[in-house]
Amino acid sequence: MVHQEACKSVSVDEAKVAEVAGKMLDRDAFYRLSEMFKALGDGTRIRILYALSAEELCPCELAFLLDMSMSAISHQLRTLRSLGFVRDRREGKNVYYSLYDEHVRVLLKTTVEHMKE
Amino acid sequence: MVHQEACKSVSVDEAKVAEVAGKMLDRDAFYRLSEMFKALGDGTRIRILYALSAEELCPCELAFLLDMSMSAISHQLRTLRSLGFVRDRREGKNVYYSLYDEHVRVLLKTTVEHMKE
DNA sequence: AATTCATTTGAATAATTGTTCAACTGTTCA
DNA sequence: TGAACAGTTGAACAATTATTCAAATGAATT
Repeated sequence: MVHQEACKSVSVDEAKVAEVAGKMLDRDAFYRLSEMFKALGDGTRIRILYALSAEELCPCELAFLLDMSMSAISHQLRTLRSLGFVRDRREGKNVYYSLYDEHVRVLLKTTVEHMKE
Repeated sequence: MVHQEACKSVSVDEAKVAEVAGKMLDRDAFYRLSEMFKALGDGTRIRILYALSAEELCPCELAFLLDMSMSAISHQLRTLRSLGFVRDRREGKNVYYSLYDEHVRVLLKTTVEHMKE
């Protein structure tokens, strides 16, 4: 409780704050939420996801499409896979990536629409 | 086009990639999208937004609620305000923050539900 | 006017992170 | 088996960023 003296209790409506405190999610839920958003909060990763929402693609094609090195793409795909946003499928020398499920597609679509307002 | 030699064209399905390229958003749209998600991709900011989705609060109350310094809270509120997520209202010595509009509330709620699956 | 308190701000620091580079793995094909 | 190619990985570097600290601002109260 290091910071609770940050201001005099006079200006803190303790009942109100207690009520809000009761509505907060647990630590782990907030952590996972922010991890999800963090994954979407990068220009490269969101372009990858957006591209994959249209079509299954390999790192090579993504590198071509986004005009980036395959290494950079591969690093980002690793992040996206570890968070359950994409899945991969090997076919000979190629590895094809696609969205893990419809949740991601819906989340993307919804937010794009929100952005346009 | 620095990277387009990243792999031999053999493995790039050019027709497919061209089709995906046609569906991509413009540079600015992706930038704004990732900025939005980036703002939500931080434990402190998402807890602030979640708290504000329940109740209007001042930095002092937020600092108390989240057990952080007022300065740290204030810096994050600045970020959230500049991105249009929150608005502020002065009342005497206090400044009360609330969500800018319903969009944010819906976005939060939707994602929390998605997370729970 | 001086004091008090809530808030903001800028600089500094520490931590996180995206990309590059070079090396390595795994698969195909000759 | 060896060469060629798609993809991955780890270390290093540069850039971004969250928090702290100290100082400044703005509004109320005395």
